[in-house]
Amino acid sequence: MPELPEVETTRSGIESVAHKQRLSSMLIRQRQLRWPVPEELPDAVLGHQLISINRRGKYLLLEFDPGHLIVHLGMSGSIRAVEPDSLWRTHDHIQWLFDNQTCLRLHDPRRFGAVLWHPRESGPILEHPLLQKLGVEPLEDDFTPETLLSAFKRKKTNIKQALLEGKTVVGVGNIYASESLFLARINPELPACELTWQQAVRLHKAIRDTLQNALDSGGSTLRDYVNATGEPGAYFELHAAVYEKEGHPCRICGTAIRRIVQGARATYFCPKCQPLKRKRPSQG
DNA sequence: CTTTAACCCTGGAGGC
DNA sequence: TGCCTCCAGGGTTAAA
Repeated sequence: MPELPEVETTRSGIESVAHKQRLSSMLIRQRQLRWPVPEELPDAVLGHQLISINRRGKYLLLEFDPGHLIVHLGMSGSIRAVEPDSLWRTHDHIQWLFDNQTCLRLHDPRRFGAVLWHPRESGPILEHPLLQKLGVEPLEDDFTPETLLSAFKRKKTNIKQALLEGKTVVGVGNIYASESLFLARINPELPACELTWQQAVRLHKAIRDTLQNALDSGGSTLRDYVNATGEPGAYFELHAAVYEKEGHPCRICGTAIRRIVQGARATYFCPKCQPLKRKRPSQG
């Protein structure tokens, strides 16, 4: 499941093979994704140059002269560079072919992903309804411990779900939410509004370190990304300390990792390293 | 406004 | 061997 590091790796991979190339064909063999692929595609974008490729949260933004393609990989999506005439696999839904013979395929078994079209006359891309309410980018300078403190000041839900919402900071999906809280030694059931300054400092650093480490582990091109493991995403999960480690000994203290469910999502944590209440010296 | 639950979809796992 | 059921999960949307 692609999280921010995988999406960023995909972004830079596409950039490295298709930047400034003209789109010579776009084939759609499955329109039914998270939302139907708009009828105006591919005509609206065909024959135009790929001007830039950016990322906002887990959304990929492919800029062409007439507008932007918005691509989300959902749960199971990936974009790979393949040989132009290679066989289509099951769940290959869309192909983009550029003038330099770069051929990109969107593969998405569960079809939770999306490919949308935002014409330039509809306004700035970042004002698109899907993008305008997103929190700050975790790896940018405007993400600080204060970002967390001020946003969570009145949040009564637990810190894990508050992080996952993406209204405060984007890119922290289910895997990295558990991983970041473990690294910051914060119990996932802590009410978000009870986050202390020290905890916010640790959590801020933990989120950055977790995402940056995953990013550094990824390949630098789409081919590397795939060759490393065969399945996109799998490589990153190898480094998980708690995610899907229920019953395994904590790498810090050896205590069995626990699994709980929060908002119908699995959360993993070490009950000893991430206590809910801070230890107070006993009165004897 | 907040919080919860349903929904989209397929592959994989487990029961029989 | 196969069929049935259940579940995971991101993120939007409808309902409470």
